[in-house]
Amino acid sequence: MQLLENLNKEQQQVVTTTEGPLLVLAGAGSGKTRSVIYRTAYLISEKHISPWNILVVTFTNKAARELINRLEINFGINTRSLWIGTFHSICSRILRYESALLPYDSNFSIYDDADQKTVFKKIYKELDIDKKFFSMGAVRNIISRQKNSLILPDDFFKFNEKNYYTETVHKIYNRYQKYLEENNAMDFDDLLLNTAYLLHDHSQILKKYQQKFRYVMIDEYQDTNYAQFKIVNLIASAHQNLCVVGDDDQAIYSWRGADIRNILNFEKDYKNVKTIKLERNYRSPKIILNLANSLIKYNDERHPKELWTSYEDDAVPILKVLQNERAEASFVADQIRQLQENKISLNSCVVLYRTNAQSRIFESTFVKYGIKYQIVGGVNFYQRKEIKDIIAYLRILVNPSDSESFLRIINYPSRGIGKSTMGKIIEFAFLNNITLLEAINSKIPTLSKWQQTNVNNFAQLTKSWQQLEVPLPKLVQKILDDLGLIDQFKNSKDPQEITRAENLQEFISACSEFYEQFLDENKEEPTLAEYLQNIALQTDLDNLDPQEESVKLMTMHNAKGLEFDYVFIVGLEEGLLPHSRSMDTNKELQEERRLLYVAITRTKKQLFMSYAKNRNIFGDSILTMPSHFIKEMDERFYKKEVVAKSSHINFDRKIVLESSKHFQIGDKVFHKKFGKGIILNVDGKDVDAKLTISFSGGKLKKIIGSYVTRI
DNA sequence: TTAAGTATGCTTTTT
DNA sequence: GCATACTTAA
Repeated sequence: MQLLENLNKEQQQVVTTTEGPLLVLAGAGSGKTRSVIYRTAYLISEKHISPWNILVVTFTNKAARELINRLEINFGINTRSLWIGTFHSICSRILRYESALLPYDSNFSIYDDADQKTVFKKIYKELDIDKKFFSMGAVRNIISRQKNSLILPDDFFKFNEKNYYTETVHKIYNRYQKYLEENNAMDFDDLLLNTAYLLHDHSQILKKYQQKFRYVMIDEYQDTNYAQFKIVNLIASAHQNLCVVGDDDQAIYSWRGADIRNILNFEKDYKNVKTIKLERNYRSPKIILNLANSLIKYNDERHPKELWTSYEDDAVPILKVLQNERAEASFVADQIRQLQENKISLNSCVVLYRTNAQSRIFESTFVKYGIKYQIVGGVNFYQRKEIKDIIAYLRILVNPSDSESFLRIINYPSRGIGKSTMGKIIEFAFLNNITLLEAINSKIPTLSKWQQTNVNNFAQLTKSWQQLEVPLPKLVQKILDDLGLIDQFKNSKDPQEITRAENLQEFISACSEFYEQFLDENKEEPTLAEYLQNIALQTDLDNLDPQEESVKLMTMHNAKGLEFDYVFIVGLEEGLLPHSRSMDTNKELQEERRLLYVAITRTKKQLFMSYAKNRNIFGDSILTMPSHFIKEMDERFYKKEVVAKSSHINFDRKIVLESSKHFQIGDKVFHKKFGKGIILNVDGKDVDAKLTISFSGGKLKKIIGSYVTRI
């Protein structure tokens, strides 16, 4: 059979074992994705299963897109009716179809992290909760865990001890869920939770999806949580045609509720499981695998396996020891420049770090070196303020219950609807049990004439948008035109504002792109609700421009499933990797170790690791210790290089720092916002000095010394 | 009421 | 070191 020719024996087994539960333990780089693609193709082309009956769950949208592309291009398969996507996107699709059975309608909003945060702030205020005692992060985390474990507010005390703390958390959880429901909104966890309960509570719905999804495949199974396990289990329990693919050594999301036992216990959860191990690696040189194996050996509780390869072209991994984080960034930049000189594409290089905060120094260093880069993660495009604002406008048009979005934009840009007007609108809506959008379309007796006019104008505006019958991108364009935001930003002197204008422009083109593609694939226009749900589930990885020739910067978590010729793993320091907040228990330490394992095994050609002896944290330089994972790695498989201490670098900096903060009348200074200026008067000393400065724009300002630098 | 100035608290990782 | 939240002044 031609389809099987390009696969090794184990992979062929994976592809042809179509019936019954199948566990594929696939090591890094063992052709996992390849097996999933071929298996899907095999089901369709050889077994004549309709794509409509197949469900494939991937870890990222990007992986889903790749699968679709390769099925279409390599196998000529029409994927239109194939269900393939992340758990979240599949669930949101199911929930939209079945919304009649839910306390939400099909136009529900999806609240992201930032939306969730604002809701929490509101609830804290409303319930008068002290955030000193109930750290918002911690509470949000607990609630997320409950949802991922399918524990509803009503069941909270069945599973949690009752005390003052948990009672308060329960109160918040309760209120939060109610608030979301009132807003016709779900957070990410709700997508899973509601789907699990939908299938669990409605046998006819469950039956429908069991019959539909006769073949189910789950990628990255080691990183599924209980809710996801339950959804899969409900659907697959009828026919048992479930294939899960994963690698327990690459489980790195337990903090998000993922339970590694899902993969370790698969053979117990299902009967007559066939297990296939893919241990041959097609990605990395032998020395990389040796290095990775020598590290991961220190973890217990794993399915025993060892990766092997016949790929011998060994460039020895380098471990570079640098003086500080700036030297580290320069080292990476120097290496990349060298690679560039050898005609190596920037696209084949990646810098991997533990925390997003580490990206900054690489950014500024790469700018200095003129190396093009793209950062994955950090602030997502769709989370920027100006983008969230326009999204809020779109949301209220499809989901008028979304008061969160409504309040965000009712007076932005400023249209004279202040606190008191807002209060009256909210009161009126509450008394009459209507949405805020309905309220502004009514006559509210408590409003003054002036207030009423402003409100009417806004109501008129939203109505005009709702009545527009134009394609999606045109609607977005019209709203932005009416608001005049782009022009306002464009004409600003503040470079940040100019970026905002560019971002909004970018938003319009991204919207058109989505529209065109959707039209092409589905032969019908996307609804606004579909568009909004799509962008809510987009990640930064999805927004990468593959055309652009650039080094990629990302966290090790984001690198999962990717591969690069040249990999730089930076910040191998105790406290960073393993992270200080993840080194209390052995369980956490093991996950940190797996994270490094994942990072190492991304490498196709050469690996560079580094750590800095000093690192700037929160402003001042801290003496660091090398990560103890370094000691664990077998020395035969890497070469350590220590840079001779060039003391003058540090010394110079100190001088510059001190002198730059010692201000005298007549000194030229630079301020982030106001630009260049001359000091006219100094009151006090150094960073605390109160300076009178004449800025180049002619403005006279009093500024504290710590806000400016001498130039 | 708004905008600038000042204080504060925070960072793990993400769909 | 930065973004956000609070305070103060116009």
